Amino acid sequence: MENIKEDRRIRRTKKLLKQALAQLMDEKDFKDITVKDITDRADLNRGTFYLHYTDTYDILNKIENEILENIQSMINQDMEKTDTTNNTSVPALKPIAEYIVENADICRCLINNKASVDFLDKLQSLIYDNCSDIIKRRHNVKDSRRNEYYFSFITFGIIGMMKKWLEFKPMASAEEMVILADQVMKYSASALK
Amino acid sequence: MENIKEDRRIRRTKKLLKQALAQLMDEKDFKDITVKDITDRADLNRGTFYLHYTDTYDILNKIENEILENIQSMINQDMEKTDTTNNTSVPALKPIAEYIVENADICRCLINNKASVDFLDKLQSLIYDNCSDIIKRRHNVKDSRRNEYYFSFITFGIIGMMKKWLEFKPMASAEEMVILADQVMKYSASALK
DNA sequence: CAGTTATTAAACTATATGTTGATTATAATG
DNA sequence: CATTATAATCAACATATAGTTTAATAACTG
Repeated sequence: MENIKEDRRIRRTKKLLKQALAQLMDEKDFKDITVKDITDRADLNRGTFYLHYTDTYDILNKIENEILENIQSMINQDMEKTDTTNNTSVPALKPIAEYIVENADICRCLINNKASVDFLDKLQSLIYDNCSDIIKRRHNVKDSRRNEYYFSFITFGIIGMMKKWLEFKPMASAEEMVILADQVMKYSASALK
Repeated sequence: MENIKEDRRIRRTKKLLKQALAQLMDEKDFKDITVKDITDRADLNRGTFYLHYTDTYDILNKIENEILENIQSMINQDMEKTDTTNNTSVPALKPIAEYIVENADICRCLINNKASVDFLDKLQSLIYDNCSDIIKRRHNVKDSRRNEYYFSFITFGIIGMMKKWLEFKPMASAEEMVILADQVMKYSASALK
């Protein structure tokens, strides 16, 4: 991903800029956040921003991608050590839910962010990529146009559920959400016949 | 809604500005569209834009709201003439699907618009407002935290399904989507017990 | 330590924003 | 049709942000 190891100053700068943006997104709409806002908050020169990012959408995009990469690598780690054959649930849901509950603030911020549906789309792809195969196998589903509608329904549905999950404080546990998601997925899969 | 009847010039101007924005959104990201872009395309003076809207997000917001008002009034009309008691489906789905298929271009544009999740959220609220009561009654569901997750799942799921629906050309018929949506809703409602 | 490289500060151009005041064009009304 | 009201235009202006560039300084790497 990153070319081995970046200069410590670069790591520091990028971290400060990302923290500053996350802070600002809690305070106002992303669309109203300027490069100057970010560098002021990070206490860095404005020019420094342009050494690493092209504009505010670029840094947002990179934050989103990192989150998704983190989730994906958690899924991969979990898959290695877990036996999926006799499992009744969809295995990827657990690491996803655990990541979200551990990083609730930033996930809530990105999911509800009015500036961009990118994160929702990316998250949906991640869920699809990691869940569709196993559902297809369990329910003996073959590829069809109709089933594409179904998978779009279910992957978006999971996102909607997580969105609601993030609204309540204190949040329900990851285990609870995994069980509920599994259940809803299983039942709605009956519609496939 | 609007104070009786606007000046014909105002109606014309607003229409031109909205058409121009819709065109531009097909061509590039909303975030890259400026007021000047819109007025150039509409062949109007830039100052004229500010007589009606505060900025590009304002006009987008108003376009979104009009679409949703149109859908809502279609639902209301349909509800009046349809007997809902012995109906097995969720009645609001039909007018929603019919509106979307009739206005596929603008709906696709707004649903996929990377600039704002507002439309998705508003559409979700509309679906929730018009569908949740009847589902609750049919399945004898009482209000609970758990069921809020479920309703968030199902309303987002429907949006995901419609999103997929809008991707294929030629689009499936409204009837087909209503039947599928109804079915998936019904089966996933079993998870409520 | 020596060489490399990131950050800074300042300046600069270009462009978008939002507003204002005077003028012209168009619509509503009796 | 003539009058009145008001919308749209045009030009100009102040402000803000976006990007880029330069030389000087600071910090890191090996």
